[in-house]
This record gives sequence, structure tokens and C-alpha cells, in this order.
Amino acid sequence: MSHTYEFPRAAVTVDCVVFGLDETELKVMLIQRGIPPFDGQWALPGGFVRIDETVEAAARRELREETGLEKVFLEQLYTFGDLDRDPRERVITIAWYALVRLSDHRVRAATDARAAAWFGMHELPQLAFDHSRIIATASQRLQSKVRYQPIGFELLPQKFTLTQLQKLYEIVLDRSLDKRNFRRKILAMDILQELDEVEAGVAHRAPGLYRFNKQRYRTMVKQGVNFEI
Amino acid sequence: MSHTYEFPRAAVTVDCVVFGLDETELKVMLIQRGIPPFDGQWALPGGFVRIDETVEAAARRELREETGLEKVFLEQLYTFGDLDRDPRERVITIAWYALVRLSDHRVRAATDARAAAWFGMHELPQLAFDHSRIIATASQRLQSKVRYQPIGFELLPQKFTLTQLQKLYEIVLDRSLDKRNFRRKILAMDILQELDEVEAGVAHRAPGLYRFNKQRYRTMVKQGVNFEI
DNA sequence: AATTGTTAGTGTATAATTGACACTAACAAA
DNA sequence: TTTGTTAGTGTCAATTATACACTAACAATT
Repeated sequence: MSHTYEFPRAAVTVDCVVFGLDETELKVMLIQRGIPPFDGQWALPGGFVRIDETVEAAARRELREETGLEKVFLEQLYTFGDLDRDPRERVITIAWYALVRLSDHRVRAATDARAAAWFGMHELPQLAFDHSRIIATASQRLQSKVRYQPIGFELLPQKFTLTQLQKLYEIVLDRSLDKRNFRRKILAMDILQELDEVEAGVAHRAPGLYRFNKQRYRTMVKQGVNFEI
Repeated sequence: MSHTYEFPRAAVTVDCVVFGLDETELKVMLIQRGIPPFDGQWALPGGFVRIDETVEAAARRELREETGLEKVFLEQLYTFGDLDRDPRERVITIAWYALVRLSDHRVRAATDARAAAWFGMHELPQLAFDHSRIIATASQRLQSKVRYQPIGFELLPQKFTLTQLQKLYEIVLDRSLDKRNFRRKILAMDILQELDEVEAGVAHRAPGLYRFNKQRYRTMVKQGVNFEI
């Protein structure tokens, strides 16, 4: 069955930049293309928006199909609509970025036989289409977002230490932070819940574990608070 | 001539939220629709993206055709892709927001016979499609953007007084600011150029005029400065 | 010429926040 | 018992934010 329109129409796709956090680095999930164009090259997970699904649903479906990820933190990034993005035809893509706990998704085979793998932000391979540019835009967005919203918590395990959290900020913001000042500030925000637990199995003084208090965060946002680090 | 595709395709449009600043209020430019659906209702300027133009070019073209505006400050806002946005068929719209000096564009007839008019943000009529939601999103974006980038200058005349600038911030942020503290802060940013001129024709002490120093601003951005008011 | 009305323009003191900085505590492993 | 490693903690100085009120200038009015 075919579909006919009076004027030519661009195809609309979604592409997702999935961020995960290693001990030392921010990583991005890429899939290896199995079809032309750019056959064999690495690319962002994504695909065509179907006529009967919202653009967000399309992004979530592609993530699930190509990387197995579900119920992740997902926000719209930007829509890229240059003329020559795709060598085949005019394609407009709505880009999204997702944050996932790498610990929950360490190695993950793609369900449709294509390889999926994590790449460090500083060791990205050559990418298909304009996907390098999309990742660059996503990285900038993450950096500015983390300054005024505590979204970084999506990148950590449910229970984390203050050192892990500080490391996250240092990696995302790409600068080192003072331990005492960081702790003072993050604790003053009153969005962390200290647990009666310490991290087990470490060969040094065991650090206390914390959990992000989402509810507390939401009530604070309503009152208009600043999360600048 | 008609165009046929294997799968059904959504139509892609652009819509623009054009902000202008009155003495007392933030305004939005709307056009009155001349065709169904929503015939006679007010809507955002916008239209279909052509196959041979980028999405930004489409936004600028529609602005020019429907409101006569050219060379304005224009940034992408968000892409709205719900299923039932348009009663005719599936339409995905890439929304943009623009800032213009209202003084330069006070009354402006649309070139294609449809009426175009400014509406105060608090006196918006019923709007076609999901355009109220788009305006709400744009308004929030403007509020957060103005906190870390001095984009508000796009809304003022080339030469303006500090009181006008303060008023702008008060209107956009929807709170009152202390005159002395505001002046101290904005002058400390060192992005204003004091002119050797005063505002003429006022029945009180004539205020000095300033101009936004764009070049100075750009060099400061590179050094990473904060424009929080 | 004097008065009135209106907005411009300015400084200081106090409180809050930021940033710089170094040592002891705790614990597992050797 | 010793060693290695990270956790956890406080203070002081500098900077920044906030609150607050009067005189100056000028056109319009009388």
C-alpha cells in the first residue's frame, strides 16, 4: 500500500543520545548500522516516526527496540532539519537525550541483531549522518541542565556516596570541585536522604550512602530554588 | 504533480511565537486564520516546511510572509508531535520563538491579507490548534533564558534607558526589582555602553541613554560569565 | 518667576554566600 | 601491627546580595 500527497514531504525520524556514567567518564550508547547508508558505521539509536505514535513514543520505542532500554529519563533536545542530513532524501530528525544508570545496563545486546555498545565521550568513533553534531549539542545541554536541575541523579545508582555524586559533577562539568564545599552545598539543598547504610566491600573507611529525595525536590522547585553547584 | 511514499508521512510545519515589549506588558503577535480549520480564529504565524528549505528557513519565510518581520532574533523552542494537534491529519510542528523591538514594528499588516496583531500575554484570545500550549512553553523559555543570557535587549529599542531595561526584566520575570541594586548589577556586567545622549521630550529629569555592547558581550561569554539578574 | 509633579540618579551597612585550605578517622589488606 | 586508601569534618576571609531614602533635574502649570 502506498501513500500519495500533493506536495513532497520530508521523512521524520527520532534519534536518541543516551548518556551513562562510568567511574571515570561519561559514555554514550551507539549502535552499529546494518544497512546503507553508512552500513557498518556507528550511529545514534533512532528511526522513523510512525503515523500513529507521538514523537516521544517513537523515541521510546526505538530505544527499546535498538538498545533494550525502557523507562529512562528522556527529554527532547533539538530538531535538526538541514537539507543534506541524509544522502537518500530529506529527513528531519527530532533528537532526544536520555540518562541511564550505567550500572543497570552495563552490557546490552541490541534485540535486532545490530551491535550496541557504550563509547566514552572522548573516544567516539566516526559517526553516521550528522550524529556527531547531535551528540555535541546533547553534551552542551547536559552541562547547562545539570547547573540548575539535579538531573545528574539519573546517572547514578539508586544509592550512592557523596564522592560518587561529586565525581559525576566533575565529569559532566569538566572541572574539579572542592570536597568540603561540594558537600556543604549539596547537603544544604536538602534533596538528599541519608541512609543508615554504608558501602560494603571497600578496603578503606566505608562511605555513607544517600538517596535522591525526588519528592522533596519537586516541592522545592515549586518554591523556586537554585541548584547551581 | 503528486508524491507517493511507501509509508504514510506526517506533515511538518513551523510555528513562531513572536514576543514584543510594550511599555507595560509582553505581547505576542498573532494572525487571524482565513481558511479552515479554525477559520477566523487567531493563531501563531507558521506553515508547512518546504522540501527544499531548512526548518529555520521555513520559520523565517513564514514570519516574513505572514507578519512582514525579517532579520529577527529567532531560536528553536520545541517540537510538538502529539497525534491530534490538527483535525485534518497528522502534523508535527517545530516551534520557534522570536524577539522583536515593538517600537520598530508597531502596526503591521500581513502581506497575504490576513490580519496580524499584537496581543498582551494576559489578554490572549482563544487560539487555534495547540497554540496556547506553545505560547506557554515559549513564555517559560523566555523567563529562564533571560536569567543567563541578556537576550532581553532584543526587545528594546537600540537606545534605551536603564529604567526601560529594568522594566523589561520586571515584566519578563514577573517580579519587582530594586532600582539601585539592578543598576549596580547590570552596569557591573560591563555590557552596556553609556551614550552621550539623554531621552528627549520627557516632563522630568531626562534619563541617560545606553546601548547594548554586543561585541563586549560575546567576548565575555567566551570567558564564561554569569548574567543572572 | 515660582510652584508642582514626576522620574533620575546615587551610597552604605548588614547579612548571606562562596572559596580556599589540611588534618584525623575508619577500615581492609598485607 | 602496619600500611594504604578514602571518608569526613570547620574556619576564616573575601565576595556578593539585600534592604533602604533622599536630592537632582526638568517640563508643565500657575
